[in-house]
Order: sequence, then C-alpha cells, then structure tokens
Amino acid sequence: MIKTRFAPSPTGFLHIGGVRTALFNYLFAKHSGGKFVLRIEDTDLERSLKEYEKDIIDSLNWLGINSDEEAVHQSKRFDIYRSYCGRLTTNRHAYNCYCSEELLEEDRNRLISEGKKPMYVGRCRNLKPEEENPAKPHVVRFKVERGDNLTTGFRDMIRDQYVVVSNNEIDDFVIMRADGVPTYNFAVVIDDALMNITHIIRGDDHISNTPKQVLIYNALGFTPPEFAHVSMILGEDGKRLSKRHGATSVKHYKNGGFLPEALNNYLVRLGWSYGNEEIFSMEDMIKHFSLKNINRSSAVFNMEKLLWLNSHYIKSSPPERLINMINDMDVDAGVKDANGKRTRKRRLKIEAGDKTASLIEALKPRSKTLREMKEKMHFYLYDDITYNGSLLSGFNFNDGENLNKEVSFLNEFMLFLESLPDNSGVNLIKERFNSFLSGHNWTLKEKAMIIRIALTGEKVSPGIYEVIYALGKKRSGGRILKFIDFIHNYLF
RNA sequence: GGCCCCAUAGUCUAGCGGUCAGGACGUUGCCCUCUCACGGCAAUAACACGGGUUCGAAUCCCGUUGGGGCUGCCA
Repeated sequence: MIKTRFAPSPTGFLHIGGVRTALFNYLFAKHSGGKFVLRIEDTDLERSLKEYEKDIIDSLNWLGINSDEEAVHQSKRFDIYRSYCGRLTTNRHAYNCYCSEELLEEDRNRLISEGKKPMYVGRCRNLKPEEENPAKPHVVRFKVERGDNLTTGFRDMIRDQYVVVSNNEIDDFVIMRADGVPTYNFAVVIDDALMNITHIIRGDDHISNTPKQVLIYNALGFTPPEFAHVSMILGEDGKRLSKRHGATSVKHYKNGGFLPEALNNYLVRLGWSYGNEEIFSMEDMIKHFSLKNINRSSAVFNMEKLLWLNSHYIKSSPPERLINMINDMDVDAGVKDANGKRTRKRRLKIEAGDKTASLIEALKPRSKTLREMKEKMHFYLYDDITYNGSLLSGFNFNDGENLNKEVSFLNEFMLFLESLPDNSGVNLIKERFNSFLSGHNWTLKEKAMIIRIALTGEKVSPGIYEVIYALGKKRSGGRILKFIDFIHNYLF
C-alpha cells in the first residue's frame, strides 16, 4: 500500500510551499487509496515551537489535508535514532568524531582559502581503539565509502531519470550531534523506513540530500523508497518564496479572506496540471492526480490568479458558509472610520438572516476575498456611516434649482419607502420602485446614484434594490433624512 | 568556487518528431448595465541562444546563457 508523509519542522508558521508538498503527498496517497501521515520534525530543539506545531496542524485541518495516523514527533524518538546510530558505528558505517567546532571551523576556512571543497578532513575517520574516548564530547559521522568510481544516486519520479553523484562529492556528514540529537538526514531515513513510507514527495531543495540518505538506507539494509522532488515556489522576483514576499503563511490567507478550496486549487495547479482544467475540487484532485503530470520547473507565485480562484469559490459558496468564515477570520476586516482609524466595533460578528444572505448574495460577484466582502458590508453592519463633500460632486448643487429638485426627490422617496409593505422582498421593491420612478417620469439611471449615496455613503454599492431590501424601510428612511441634513450643513 | 536541478507569452501551464504552438490568470477593446462588479464576445503575447541528430525539431543530444538549490552539530 502506498504511504506518504508530510514532514514539516515546527520552526515557523505553515508556509504556502509546505502546503503544496503536503497536498501533493496527500493527493498521491489518496489517489491510490493509500495513507498519508504527518510527522513533526522537531529535532532542532532551539527553534522548534509548540505554537508553530499547532499552527501547522490547524492550518492543515482548515485545508482538509488530514493525517491518517496520529502525528509522529521526532523529539519523542531519540532512543530509536540512538540505537540505529549504534548499529552504524558497530558496522563501521559511522564513526565518532571528537573534533571541536572551532577546529572544524579552522579546517573549513583553510580549505576554502586553498580553493578546495570545505569537506571534513577525516581526522577521526580511522581512529584506533585506544584513541577512542566516548566519554569525551563527540558527534557521529557517516563514513562515506571513498573511491574515484564510486557513485550514489536515486531515480527521481518527476524527472523520470537518475540523479547520480560521485561519492567524493559527499562529505562525511554528521548524523548524531554532540548532545545525542540526530540530524535531519539521519532521522528522516530512520523514520521513513520505520514508518514504511513508500513515496517521498518533497521540495527539490532536498535533491542534494538524497544521496546521503540513500547511503544510510543501504548501510542499514533498508530498501530506499521512491523519491519525487517537486520544484520550488518562487516569489514575483524569481527568488525562493519567503517572508519578504509578503503573505506566505496559511494563516495570512485564512485571515485575509481566502477560502481553503481556493488555496488548494491554486497550489495544486502550481506545478501540476490535468489537460486544460483549472477548477478542481478536492475530489477532482484526488481522482486525477499523478506524479507524471508534475512539471519539473519552478513556479512563480501569482496573487492575481489566486484571487481569481478565490472569487470563483466565493461565488459558488452559500451565504451561510461565507458568514461563518467571515466571523472566523482572526483579524477582522478592519473597518475604518471617516478618519481612516480602525475602530473597536470591528469585533462585531455578522448575524445570519434573510437580509444578510441577500446582501452577501449581491456582494459575491463583487468580492475577491471575504475581507473585501466584509468591508463592503459596512453600510449594512453599522449605522454611523458618514458622508463627505466629494460624494456630492456631479450633482451640481450650486445651482439652487438643481438642489431643490433633488431634495424634493429625496422627500418623495421617503414617501415611497413608507408606502412599501413591511415585508417586501427584493422583487417587490424592484417592481414598486420602478413604478414609483416612472410615475414621476424619472429614470433609474437619473435617480439611482443619489439614493445609493444617501443609503450607503458610497458611490459604489450593490444594486439599489438589494441595498434597500438589506437596510429595510426604517434604516433607509433614517439615512435619507441624515443625508438631506448633511447636504444642507455642507452647502450652507 | 564545486556539485545538482530547471528553461513554452508578464504569470501558471498543454505539448511528449510533422499542431495555424492549445487553455487559464492578467492586460486592452466591445456588449450587458442604476454605480461597481459578474457575465458574454474579441484582441494581445511564448518555444532563451548556438550547434548538432533527422526528410522534418518546442519536442532528442551537446554547449552557452540565465534562474534556482545544496555545499551546517537547520530542515
């Protein structure tokens, strides 16, 4: 049975690049009815944090990339690594190295200045038994077999070719630190072997590590798994994606109003394709995923396309779900007051209901993110909307006749509102409003804008019927009065 | 520096010896229209370069250039 894993180290929030490798591993396993598991590689005791681990797990959950087994923690398996390390030293596939870090540093500098490779000089490679002193601080190094024609390699499933390097290119790398903690290259091998991982899908920054790992598999008598190295995700500047490029962690996207399926869909198409298809549900991805359709070259992260997918999924989500997700965003949409200051009221949770649902329906095609959607709901969520003079440009209120005409229209509109049945739906409002206008020989084109501005305080909003419906008779009426008030205060 | 990986429009990609080099995002124009969007239609733009192999190369080989990665008692 196929079994894959995602093995992040909890030294940072779950990164977008990590999500893609997790997704690929997940899809590959699920495609063949196999298992996908999570392994926390927390051997870097300095930098690993529980907070990050929690973020990784929460983020994967949010994305629907779930582990089939309880997550394995490397920090709880130090005894295992030690015992395998012992096997290697007794096999003479590894040796104790007593060189101090300072000495190593000197070696390195000297070799570099001589224009040579900064590899371990081999001082402790062939120590006599009497020279050993395990009580002294030491690391354990893997003893790479030397010889001009010796090579080590592996087949990469994505490139469908062998990557082979000369053993002379491979240093006698450390597998066990002085404090008894295994290094990455050692712990991965032990765990992947013991966990029966059949396929390793990971970033191609691990290509050069793989020969080292193959050496360990062989020395321990394990059969190496299949390897598939996926290219990196680059920022717009062509450099490897990092914090410098802005939002790189999943939580940024969650709180920024992205839907998990948009992120998954975007990421799966970064490097993988299925003909000309662009839209994939999780089921679609599982159904069609295969390693041979993964591209070899690196991909540049493109926010525009992610936004396109996000708006696509917003459009196809029911309002109730959208409301829940908006309320779930950690950092709120950050509603600003007239002075551009954020206010406390942004904590307010949106209540579900017919009017809210209708408004959200109207806002769907206008919002690329949920954050944007919530900002556009401001006029609906809060009553303290403000007007400013620039809203009046275009009405030519300096002309007194014009002013009187519009104000009397607004007054007529008040009467119209009062005449509306209390529980009017959008369709009835539309019908009544249109006959109200034509009864006075007005057109929608002439009159929609001033109502929009009065009701929302904005020149841009959803359709006018939806706005009236969402606000209701009472709130709408209040705003008309407030607006008339504003006009007079502003002009006189 | 050494070693490894990669190379189709601005971006993601299809292509796997013979195609008018296809799709998507973006951009531009038009249509729709109460604003803004959505939507519809159309347009724009690519095989990095140089050698081979072949009747024929985006496709195969070599080199150049460019980009990325590794070169830690990080992962």
